[in-house]
Amino acid sequence: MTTVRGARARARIEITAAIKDEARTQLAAEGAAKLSLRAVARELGMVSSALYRYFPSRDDLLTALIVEAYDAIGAAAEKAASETAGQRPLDRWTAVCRAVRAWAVAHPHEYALIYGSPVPGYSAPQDTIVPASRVGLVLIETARSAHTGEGVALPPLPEGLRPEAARLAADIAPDLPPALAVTLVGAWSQLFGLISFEVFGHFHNIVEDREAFFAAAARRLGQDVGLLPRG
Amino acid sequence: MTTVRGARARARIEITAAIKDEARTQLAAEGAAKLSLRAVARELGMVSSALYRYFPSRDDLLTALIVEAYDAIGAAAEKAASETAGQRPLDRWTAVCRAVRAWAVAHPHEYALIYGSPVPGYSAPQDTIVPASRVGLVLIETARSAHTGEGVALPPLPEGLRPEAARLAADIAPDLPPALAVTLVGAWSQLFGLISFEVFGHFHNIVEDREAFFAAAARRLGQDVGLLPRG
DNA sequence: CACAATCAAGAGCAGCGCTCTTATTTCGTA
DNA sequence: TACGAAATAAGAGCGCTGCTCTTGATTGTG
Repeated sequence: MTTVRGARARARIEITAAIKDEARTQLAAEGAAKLSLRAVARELGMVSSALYRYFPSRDDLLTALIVEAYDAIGAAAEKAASETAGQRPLDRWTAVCRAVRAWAVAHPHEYALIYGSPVPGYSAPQDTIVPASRVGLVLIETARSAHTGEGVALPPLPEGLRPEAARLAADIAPDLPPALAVTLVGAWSQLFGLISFEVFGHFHNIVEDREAFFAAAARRLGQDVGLLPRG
Repeated sequence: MTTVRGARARARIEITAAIKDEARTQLAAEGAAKLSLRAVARELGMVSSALYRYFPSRDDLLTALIVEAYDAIGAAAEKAASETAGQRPLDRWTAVCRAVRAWAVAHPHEYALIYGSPVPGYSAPQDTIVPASRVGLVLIETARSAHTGEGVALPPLPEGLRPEAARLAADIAPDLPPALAVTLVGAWSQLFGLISFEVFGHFHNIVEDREAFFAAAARRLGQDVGLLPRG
């Protein structure tokens, strides 16, 4: 059904992919700020105006790279989760966190594109919201697997946070206690705080053994969301 | 001693300040990416080449804004700490965190400049490292005030993290137990994880009552660094 | 007073995103 | 199979950018 119609459609797919490939290469090499449509076209042996047949603007090309980056870091998280399927929840949690961090360290510019300063207009395009949620979903799933049945000790919910906690839990994980949902979202953002500080250089001259530091912090985040050291 | 020599020196100081002011205005309005030397010069009624007498490049102007932003957010943290001088450590901690968040929410583009993707070349200029440490120092000081004398229950340090913890503690707070120093650095980066996710839009359609959510998360970070709810 | 430092201004270069026009190639269909 | 429509490539060009170099005027100092 979705077979390629003819030579033209096939060429379009290939050229679109080639543009994204070259753009990703330039992104990885120099960062989003120095990604240039003209340079991409030049490298591909075409003229810049021809490139606009495939991406209507530079921001659209960047959006495509954003989606790819979200998918890549999400896939890394999912891979770590599935590879540790039988293990204890806390070990799975830290494995997922380490996989996310490893991807970020290996792809700093792509990471900056999705978790750094928002580059284009303020609101993220619709295409990005599903890929952007993949890491969070893995974290929720990992935590959920430890919460089938018995309750886990969570800190009491402050009075003023109760409505928000109920709403938030209903949105992202209706089967989990509201306090856990709130903690999960906090741990999610704090995980990327750790990673961003490392990738963006804020640990320069401060944290040296970043692997060990991160592993300990990620493990602690896992305990925060109710994953016990033994069990 | 440091009096202004003559009309020319005085004009130089004023013009330099005017350039920074206008640049900060444009930064706040449109973000770092759209900050243009030519636009700044235009708004100031001068020609673009004249501006290079005051800032040798666009990156140098951006660096000046970075220093200003670090100083502003650091001052906000210090103000919150001094205004809560007599209160309980955990309340002081959350007050500092909220002040930092409030500044970030009020100045999203300036926040993005310092805690988002690093914009210029990879290493931060020397001028930024002292201002950049002000928030962290306030956090350390706030936590230290709760650690005069009696020990506080901290999670055990993993085996592999002991050398790093000792080194890190010696660097940033020799009088504090290594486990606390490690936790502090983690809380520091995780605090900015919470703030960055809010400012950069990752909480869109997820967290609604951001004040309450942040307050609870910040309080929990404070407990992580050993600040007790009562005492 | 004269000399040196400082500065504003202009012209200009190379690069950028993007648009419009023109010519060529491919495709579905009459 | 031939034709008209759609898609594509290429070129020229607009206004913008950061930045450099040169020229001429202003200011401070020996």
